[in-house]
Amino acid sequence: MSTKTGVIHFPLTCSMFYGLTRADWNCPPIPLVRHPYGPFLPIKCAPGGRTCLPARGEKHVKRAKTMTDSAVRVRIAPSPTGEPHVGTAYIALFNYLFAKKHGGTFILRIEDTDATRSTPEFEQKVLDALKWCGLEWSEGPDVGGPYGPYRQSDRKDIYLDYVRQIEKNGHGFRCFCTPERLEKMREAQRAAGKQPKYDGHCLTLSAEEVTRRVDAGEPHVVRMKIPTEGSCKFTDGVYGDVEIPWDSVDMQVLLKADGMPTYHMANVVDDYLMKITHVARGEEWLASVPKHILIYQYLGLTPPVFMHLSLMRNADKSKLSKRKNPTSISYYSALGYLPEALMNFLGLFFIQIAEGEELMTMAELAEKFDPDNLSKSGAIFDIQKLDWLNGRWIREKLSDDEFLGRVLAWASENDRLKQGLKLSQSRISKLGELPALADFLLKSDLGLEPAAFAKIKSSPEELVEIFNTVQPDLEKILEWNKETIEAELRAIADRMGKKLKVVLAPLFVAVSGSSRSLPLFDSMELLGRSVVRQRLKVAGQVAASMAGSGK
RNA sequence: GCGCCCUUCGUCUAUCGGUUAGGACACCAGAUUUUCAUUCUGGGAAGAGGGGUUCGACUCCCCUAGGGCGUGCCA
Repeated sequence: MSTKTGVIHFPLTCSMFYGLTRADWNCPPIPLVRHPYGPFLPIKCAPGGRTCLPARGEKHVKRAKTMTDSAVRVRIAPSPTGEPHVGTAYIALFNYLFAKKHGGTFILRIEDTDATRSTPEFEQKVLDALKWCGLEWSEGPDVGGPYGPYRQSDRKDIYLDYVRQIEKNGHGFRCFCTPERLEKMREAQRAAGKQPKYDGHCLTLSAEEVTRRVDAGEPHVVRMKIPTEGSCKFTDGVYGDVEIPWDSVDMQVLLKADGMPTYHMANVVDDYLMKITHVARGEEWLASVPKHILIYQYLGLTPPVFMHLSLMRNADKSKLSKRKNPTSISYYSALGYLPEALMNFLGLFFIQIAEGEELMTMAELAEKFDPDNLSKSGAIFDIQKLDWLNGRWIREKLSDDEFLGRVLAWASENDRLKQGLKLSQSRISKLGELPALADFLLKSDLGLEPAAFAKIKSSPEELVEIFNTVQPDLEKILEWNKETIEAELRAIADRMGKKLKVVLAPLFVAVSGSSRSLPLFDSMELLGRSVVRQRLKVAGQVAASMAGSGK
């Protein structure tokens, strides 16, 4: 399959199933990768090396030959379990640009198979946030489309047939193990220095026993079988040839006890039914590819082309997280970043610019977009560069009138101007007092200093304790409004054995920058959880510095 | 622990084996500007370490180190 030039020709046949017994394996081997995205085909390997990106100067020729533009279908598949994340926008943007570049279709699918964490509130926010970004999808839960429904909880019944098919062919099995047993098992494995993995406890259950226990209504899941030897080889559009030993792949649950499929199952079925041609997602999924390929195999289907994008990082190089960085899209819109600038900034990760203009519109991004020349190392989310781009967008791309319009729209976002004025009305004698009273609702940075806490009686140590307790507890609030915030804060004060006033006073300062301002709970609701999170974090740092300096 | 992956200025990156290692953000200095910001000019700043291959290595190979992700009835 290779020639003297070291070029590998697809399709690669799947030679990784020799670990399966005959009974386990009754699907004929099929090509692993059907139509890798044009530029990746053929793939040139460095002699003896693992790098498999196309050689420079060669890609354009190959692309012209292998393009299948009109058929390209890509998707963003967010799960509505929290505040819309910039990482979601990052992956969505890639898919959006990819579709634009190839004249393909960009679709949105809601992955809400985690019934305990998904909420309609978050789903709406995800949709709103992606729209704010300017990423329009042509099929989705809100606009419909030929392959609907586009919400996995609405597709629950569809998956069952596919799970049954896997079971019927002997590639899946029922597992009655309790979460407690699994936890103990993993505990023991970790203690023994082994990789935590399902031990096959239910793999050998007799058909009679399975039937009996199922009939008795015993809760159970369906797991997939995994080959015991060999490795899964596949070609990733970004990483090139990757080989992962089956030994390191767990017998993944496909169907949960509540009847919902897991991500792995639903993802494969939906990508197939929705005719997805290219799956571009975060690098964190790379290790799951063998499971997905296996599911495709078990179902007799051909996998799409996988492209795993490097993750955006915190300053310490770990995966971008809200604990270390503001990650909510709503945080950036609340602070007055323009969606154009955010997209411009994120788009720069997909376009390697040697020299030249970095200020780009979405159309320019799509034009310069270069999916076959991506960086594999995760880039740190550099807010200073974002600020620079945002500044340039404000002063170079907006006319006076457009600027005015943007400012008004921004100030009124989420009704905060109107609500803020309502709260202010009873507290002023002159309109001119408004800015000082309500400025914190619009400010991006309070510039909080130790002096702001001067009037508060608590010691710096106590402030630190309060902030450290309040921050994680506020994260637990499912629906963010003044009632739930109040209830949570009262509970916290109770638990800490402090008067409510003692807990609230420093929060006032943290959130508004002053001890005289608008009602706290209303303000926190208006500001939104992502802005409040950041302000509490800053306040906690200020308090810690006070405690540290012995003030 | 195991599996996979990554590694050029503080940050994002360019370099198809031969360059004074280029650009951008940030930073510093100067100029313009009533102030500030903008703008302009200039400056400091990098190939993780060790072995190979080669006339020649940031570039190809190996090892080490450091880092990331994964290892869920989360996605």
